[in-house]
Amino acid sequence: MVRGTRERILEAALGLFGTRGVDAVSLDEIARVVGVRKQTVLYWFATKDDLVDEVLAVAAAELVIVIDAALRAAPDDPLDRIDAVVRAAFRPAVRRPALLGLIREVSRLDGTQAARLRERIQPLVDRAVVYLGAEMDAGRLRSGDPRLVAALGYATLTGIATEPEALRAVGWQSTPAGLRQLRDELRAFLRAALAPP
Amino acid sequence: MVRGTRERILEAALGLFGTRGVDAVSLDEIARVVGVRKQTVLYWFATKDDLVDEVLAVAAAELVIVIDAALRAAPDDPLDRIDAVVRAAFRPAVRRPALLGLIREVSRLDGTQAARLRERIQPLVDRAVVYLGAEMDAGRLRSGDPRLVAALGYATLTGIATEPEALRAVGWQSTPAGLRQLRDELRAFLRAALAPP
DNA sequence: ACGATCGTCTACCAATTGGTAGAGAGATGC
DNA sequence: GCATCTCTCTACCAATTGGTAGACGATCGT
Repeated sequence: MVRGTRERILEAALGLFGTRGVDAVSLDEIARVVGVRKQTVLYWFATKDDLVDEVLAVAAAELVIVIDAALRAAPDDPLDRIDAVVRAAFRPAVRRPALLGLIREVSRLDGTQAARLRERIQPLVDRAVVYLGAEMDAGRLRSGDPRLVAALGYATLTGIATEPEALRAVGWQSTPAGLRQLRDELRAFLRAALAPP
Repeated sequence: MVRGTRERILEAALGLFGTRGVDAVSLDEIARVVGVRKQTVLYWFATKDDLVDEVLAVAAAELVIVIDAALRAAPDDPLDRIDAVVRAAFRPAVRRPALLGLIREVSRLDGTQAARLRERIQPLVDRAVVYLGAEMDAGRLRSGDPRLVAALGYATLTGIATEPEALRAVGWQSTPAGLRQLRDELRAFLRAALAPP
């Protein structure tokens, strides 16, 4: 066995949950993708809820790692730093659209799971809000309520990355060139939205 | 009977589909909300797919009407016109979050339903793209690919309106004052993103 | 060599899913 | 008065859902 069954289940579940929604994906389907019986899934994760929890933990951890790494390597100017986060979040969002899709799925999860995920991402969010506030005060970002501006930036990024249908509606194609263009347009959009007047 | 059963089913289905997803909502649950048996639902809509189709049609029609009306009454400056669309889309988005949620649900629907909905909204999208392109050429909007800019504006609006969890994460509260503030912050955000440099 | 543990399996189960068949109540038309 | 039509209902159904019980072979420590 190249990789443990457990890891393969987590990966398959992340992909399915993220693209089609937790409720719409059955344990049987996950098992089929992994190439195993449903009871094997239930051996590794006692209930579906447990599996959902762990998948959320994996996704959150991956996001935190990617963004943290991008920030550590980024320059000082706030617009450049935001740029770095966009680039960092955009790559996995495209390679694994399920990742951001799953995070977005939280809005329809039951309260306790949503709370647990929020708890995991909270430090990232808090840091971003404090940072935005400080840079606004320093006049290096357009001023506004840093909390809402953070939420709006997040909405733009995840919205565009998780809604292929919206992009199809405007005739966009998912080619390498199209992706680059989309990423650059997104960066220009956020830059303009956040730059001081 | 104040309103026909059929209309009540459509309304209940719109609410449930939009907030929890099509696959996660059963006919039994819709029937329970309406106060009727599942078979009554199946009397008015032969299959669940038929119901989904009609709910999508209703949602799309409502959106088109609201936005059209806002545009007809809006001034000439493109930033003001975009402002008007935001205000128009924001009110129903808040009063009935399911509306935009349902539109967003399209990304996980099967291809034919997604295509049908896209077809219904296409004229709106095409008009928006042409308009953005013209205003960019006239130097009244920041220039870029009008198709992608349209998609990004849409992503920001629907993303922020359909993800209460993201707003909770930054400590936002859904009070009348909070809503007003969110709307104004969204308008400022989009204005900055679209204004010419 | 042998018992214990691990990982996957087959065989079930009750509840729920979308959907069919058809009965019966009420209004309507003639 | 009676047949017809409209609407909602009860009674089912097969398939699928998440989950339990336990058999079976492989691997392991001793």
